[in-house]
Amino acid sequence: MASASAAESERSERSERSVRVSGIDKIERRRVALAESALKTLGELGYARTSLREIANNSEFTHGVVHYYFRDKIDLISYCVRYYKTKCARRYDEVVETATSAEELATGFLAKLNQTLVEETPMHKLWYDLRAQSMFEEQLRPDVEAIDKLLEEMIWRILSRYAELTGTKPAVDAPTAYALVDGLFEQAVVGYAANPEKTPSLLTDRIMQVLPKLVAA
Amino acid sequence: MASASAAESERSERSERSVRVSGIDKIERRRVALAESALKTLGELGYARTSLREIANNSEFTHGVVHYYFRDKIDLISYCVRYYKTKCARRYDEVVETATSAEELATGFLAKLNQTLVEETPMHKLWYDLRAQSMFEEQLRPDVEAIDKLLEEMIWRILSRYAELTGTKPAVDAPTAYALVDGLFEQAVVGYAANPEKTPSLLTDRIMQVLPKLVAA
DNA sequence: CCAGACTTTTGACACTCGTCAAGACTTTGT
DNA sequence: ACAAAGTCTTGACGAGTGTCAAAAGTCTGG
Repeated sequence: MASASAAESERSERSERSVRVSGIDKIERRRVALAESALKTLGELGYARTSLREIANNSEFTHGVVHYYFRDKIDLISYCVRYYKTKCARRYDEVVETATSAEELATGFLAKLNQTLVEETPMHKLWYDLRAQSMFEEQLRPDVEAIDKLLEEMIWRILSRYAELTGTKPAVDAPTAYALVDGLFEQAVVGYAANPEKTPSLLTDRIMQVLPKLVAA
Repeated sequence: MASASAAESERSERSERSVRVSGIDKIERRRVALAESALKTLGELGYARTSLREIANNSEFTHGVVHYYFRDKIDLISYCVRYYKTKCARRYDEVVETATSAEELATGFLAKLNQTLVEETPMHKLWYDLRAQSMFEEQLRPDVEAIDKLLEEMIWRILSRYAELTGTKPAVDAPTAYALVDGLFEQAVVGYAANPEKTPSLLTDRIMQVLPKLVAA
C-alpha cells in the first residue's frame, strides 16, 4: 500500500488466477525488495554503471530473478523511481503543519534538508543522475516529470506557509521557487562529494539568504 | 591557442623530437577534430551511451585512431570538457560591456541565454549529464569543478554589472547567484526536451522575476 | 502426500564495449 | 627517390552487458 502507486509495473501476463490470494502481495514484496537493492546500488554507482547482476549481488537473489519480476531493466528502474517518490516528497509536511513562526519553519525545514542531504546522499545523487538521463532516455521522462512535480508542490507548500507566517505573499510562482531551491540543493549535493564538512552550513546560509527574497507584501 | 588550456592531455611519451615543428600543431588539430566529433555524439546520446566507435563513426576516422591521440576514454572526455569550457563562459561578455542600462543588460543577457538554449541544447544536456556523472566518477570532478567556477564567475559579472546599472549592490554571494540562475536554466534545458515552444518564454519570465530580487540598495 | 503451479538458479546466447597490436598507407628529411 | 618517422585501418582479445530458456527447487491445494 505504501508503494501502491508504484505497483503498475506491467505485470507480464502471469497474474490472472496464477497467483492466489496472498500471491499478489508476495510478488509485490519481492518487487519492493528488488527495488530497494536496486536503489542502494544505483545510489552508489549511478545509473550508467549499475548492472542487473550487481543489483542482484546486493540482494538475496540471483540475477535471473530480476526478469521474473520485471520485464526488463527499464521496467525495474522505472519501478524504483516510482517507489522512491512515494517516500521522499512528504518529508517536510510535519514541519509545515506544526511551525508557528517563520523562523521555526525555516529552521525546521533546514534541519530536515541538511539531514536528508547528509543521510541520504546516494539517493539524491541518483535523483540528479536520473533526471539528467531522462534528457536522453525518453522512457524515463514521465516518471521524472512526476517526481519533479511532486517536489515542486512540496517547495510550494513550504513557501506558501512561510509567506503566511510572515504576513506576506509568495513573490515568485511555484516552478520558479522550485528551480531556485533545487539549484541550491543540487549545488550542495554535488559539493558534498568534495567537501562534506562545509557543505551543510553553506547550504543553510544560502537558503537563508534567499528565502526572504521569495516573498513580498 | 584557443584550446591552449585543453592541450595538456597527457601526451603519451611520443612528442619529444618525434613531432617536428608543425607536427605538434597537426596533433592538436586532430585532437580538436576528434573532440568536436565526440562532443557532437555526447550531446546527442549522453555520456552513458556514447562509445568510442560511435564517436569515430561521427568523424572522418576509424575507431582505432582514438587511441593514437588519447590515452583512453577518460582522457578523451576530459579533453572534450576542457575544450568545451574555453568556448562557453565568455558568451555574455560583450553584453556586459556594452549595456548602458539595466534593461538593456537584462534583455541582452536573456536573448543570448535563450539563443544558446535553443541552438546548443545538446551541449547543455551534456553539461548537466557530465556534472551528474562527476558525482560518481572521480576523474571527472576536477574538470567539472573548473567549469562550474567559470560559470559562477560569468554569472557574477552579469549580476555585478546589473547592480551597478541599477545603483544597487548584489544581495547574494556569487555561489548563491550561480546556483539560482543555474537552477532556472537547468529546468529550462530539461523542459526543452518536452516542450520546445513554451520553454524559452518561461525561462525569460522567471529570470525577470528573479533578477531584481538579487540586488538591493 | 503427490501433482501441478509457482519460484529460483544456472548457464548460455548474442551483442557491445575499451583496448591494443600488427600491418598498410602517407608524409617528410635528406 | 628512398628510408625512416608518422599516421591510420583492420581485426582481434577479453570482459561485461541484457536477455532468455531449461532445469532444479519449493510450496500448496486436493
